[in-house]
Amino acid sequence: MPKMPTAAPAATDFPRPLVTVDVVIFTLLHDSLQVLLVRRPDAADEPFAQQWALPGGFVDVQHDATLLDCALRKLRDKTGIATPYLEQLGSWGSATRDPRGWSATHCFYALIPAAAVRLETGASANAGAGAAQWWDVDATLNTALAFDHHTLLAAALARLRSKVEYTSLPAFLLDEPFTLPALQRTFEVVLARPIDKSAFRKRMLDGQFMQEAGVLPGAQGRPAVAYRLRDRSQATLFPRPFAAHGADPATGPGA
Amino acid sequence: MPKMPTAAPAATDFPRPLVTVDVVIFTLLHDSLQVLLVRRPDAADEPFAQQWALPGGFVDVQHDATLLDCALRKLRDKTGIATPYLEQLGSWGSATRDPRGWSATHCFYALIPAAAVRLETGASANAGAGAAQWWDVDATLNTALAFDHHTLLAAALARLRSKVEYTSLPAFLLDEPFTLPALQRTFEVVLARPIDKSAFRKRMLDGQFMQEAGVLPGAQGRPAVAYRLRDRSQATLFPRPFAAHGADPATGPGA
DNA sequence: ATAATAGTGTCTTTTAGACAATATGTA
DNA sequence: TACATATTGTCTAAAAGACACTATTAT
Repeated sequence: MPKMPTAAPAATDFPRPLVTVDVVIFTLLHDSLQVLLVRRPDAADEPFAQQWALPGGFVDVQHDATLLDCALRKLRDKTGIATPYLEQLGSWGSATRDPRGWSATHCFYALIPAAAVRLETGASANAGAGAAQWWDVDATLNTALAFDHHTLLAAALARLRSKVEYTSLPAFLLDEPFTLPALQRTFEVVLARPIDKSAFRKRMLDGQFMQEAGVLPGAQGRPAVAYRLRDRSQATLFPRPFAAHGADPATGPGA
Repeated sequence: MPKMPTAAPAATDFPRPLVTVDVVIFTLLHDSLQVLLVRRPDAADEPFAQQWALPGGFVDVQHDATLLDCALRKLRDKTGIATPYLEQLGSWGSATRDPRGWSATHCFYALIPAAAVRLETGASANAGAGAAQWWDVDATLNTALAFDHHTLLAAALARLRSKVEYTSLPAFLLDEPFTLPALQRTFEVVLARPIDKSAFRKRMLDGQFMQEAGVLPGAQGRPAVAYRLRDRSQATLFPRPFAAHGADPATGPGA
């Protein structure tokens, strides 16, 4: 706790940083991993006006009971989704990341099925929000974003890719019901590498996180068995990673 | 970003939460995993006066360039250690965790060798700090701590235990140079279960994160080869976990 | 020599990966 | 039937676990 001589000002008198929450929202669209970005408002006193940014903003101490509630609210506002897979990524704070002053953001990431989304187009009354739009993740990594959002996005992607090596996370990107081949394609898109079919199926079925839900015909060929997730709130952990993994699963943010 | 009608108050006029950083500092002492706690100051306006708490406190926007710097400062103040293994655990924020108002803490955890520590005894001039003291982790989990620090400690311990399944993390708890049997005992203490000697040695040596540094005689029996870490800033990842792991490595805080 | 601890070798088990083979739908 | 895709089976490879065995020090 802060150093204070005997009759100092109360700790709560310290200058307070700005506190925000940002959410990296992933989905699978057109066989590619996409992230939701919003356009920053165009006002004179707004930093990074007109630039693309992650959905997020200040914690509302009147209405947000917790950081998680705040993240859920922002996600609901932009996508209409109330029960996403949502996980905290970490926090980033520094004197320089926001031109308005010392600022700390609490960053979450979410995985949602594209079909469930009703995009906030931005023409609404409670604006401040420009258009929300899906962006291809790899393309976005080569783009300048507002604030340090490029760093947040890169960290979220690293976390996702790392966890895909040993969890069932990509299942949350799919609409239900889905087939095993579709799930495999999702894994392959996220990992950006092919996976052996037989090994993949053994792994998923042994994981016991799905239950059968009829069959789904494809465009051609034999229809596939359809599945639903048993629990959309938590990923299943596999006993081993797919292969020698590279990045640290749990290490998050730096500054 | 926040909803605002055209001529609203600037975003920076929002009421700001309190922002703190807390650090869970682990070491190995007397063959047990220990955590550093400090006594809360005894002042009328201080919440949780006299109770034990994690080292931490408000971000100092004048002196802390980043959250990480803030965590390093607090760790240095309490232990004298400037270059620990330090990793962010996550953040917790809510309207109720601090009686003084809406508060968010950024929690880090550190692993340090006991011998390197020079404990801040609390009698110093820059007080506010009561005594700092090592506590057995398992005992502490059955104790009431200030704020939600019990939750933070439990999360840090869960993160540590989970990462021990597939990383070289426990090596950071040891003084250098250390022996392989000592490292194995450290793993066993953290995991609270025995590990097979042969498998353990293969794993560590294959990991290539140590270099030989002479031999160290034990109390009895054959002396053991001594090792130093090649890189004290980063843990090594093993290709597979020790066994079927239980807890989610990367999932952190909730609210 | 004996006790104690360090270090090695061998066998088994598990599961991923490669890849061939079979099954089932549609045109 | 031909084709495309789903699903299964068999073999191999890599690494962890179990556990017996050897090595090196002090007394």
